[in-house]
Amino acid sequence: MKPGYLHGTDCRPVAEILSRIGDKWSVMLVMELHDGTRRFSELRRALHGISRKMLTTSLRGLERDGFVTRTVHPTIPPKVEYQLTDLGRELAVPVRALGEWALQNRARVLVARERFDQAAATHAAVVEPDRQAVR
Amino acid sequence: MKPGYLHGTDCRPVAEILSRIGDKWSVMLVMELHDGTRRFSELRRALHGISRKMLTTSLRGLERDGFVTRTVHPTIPPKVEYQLTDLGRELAVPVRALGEWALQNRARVLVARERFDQAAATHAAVVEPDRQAVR
DNA sequence: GCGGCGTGGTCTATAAAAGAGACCTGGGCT
DNA sequence: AGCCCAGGTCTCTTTTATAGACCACGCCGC
Repeated sequence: MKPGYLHGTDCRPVAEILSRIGDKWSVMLVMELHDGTRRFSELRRALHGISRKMLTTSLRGLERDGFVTRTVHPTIPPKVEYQLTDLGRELAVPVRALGEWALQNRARVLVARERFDQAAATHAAVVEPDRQAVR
Repeated sequence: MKPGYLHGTDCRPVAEILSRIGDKWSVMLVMELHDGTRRFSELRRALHGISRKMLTTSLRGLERDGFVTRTVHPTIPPKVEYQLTDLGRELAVPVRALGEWALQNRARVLVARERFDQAAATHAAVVEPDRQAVR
């Protein structure tokens, strides 16, 4: 076996962490919170397309893993503020790099997808169905 | 609304890309392929814990999005090689940063989780069940 | 000759996660 | 009184992730 980066180590422990910090909502929440403290409704407006359920779940996960603090102010209406922790600010470095990369390169990815999908469609039309398995 | 990073833009387009590049198996595959061309079985051995199904699916997704090339050598036994593309090498920069961060900080995350879970358990034991909703 | 092993997958069934949005309490405003 | 806001919870549905059996075929050891 070639000595590679992971080199045969059990990946599941680190995979578990990656599931959290690579999650799309987590990436966007960390990016938004990097700009300062935010309330629940502010985050909801910032992340167009996220449901209340997913916002709560994602924030809860980030809080659980130590990236975010949640501060409830005993006011009416209720005021809850979310903020990055020290660990969260450290995480923000690679997370923002990833998010920025996604924003800046989205078009190139979509072009590649289209090419791939067209090639696959062309290939499907040419090859007998029972031979398609041999890609 | 506070002017934040995302500032009310529809997040779903970039979320879609983030789903791909933030996916735990994608992160680990890109990290491994950054060290050089690999065969399917080599990747399988490098990523302990991944099933054949997930390896195929993840590689296919990375190929589709233009991060990876797949080269079939007409040999027996079959030899298929995977390699990062230019786009893939560019992506490797933030992806490796994220993966490295996960490896180096996993312990801190786990500690935070334990603390949170203990605090939650303690809180649950103290509060009347019907009041737990008010966190 | 036969069985086991390797290659690189596909496929089916199951489990888990992601997600939508109705609903909740209570106060402020019209 | 009705509508809006805050910050969620909850139930149900959809989607994704996952395990591992199975495939063809050649090589190798017995």
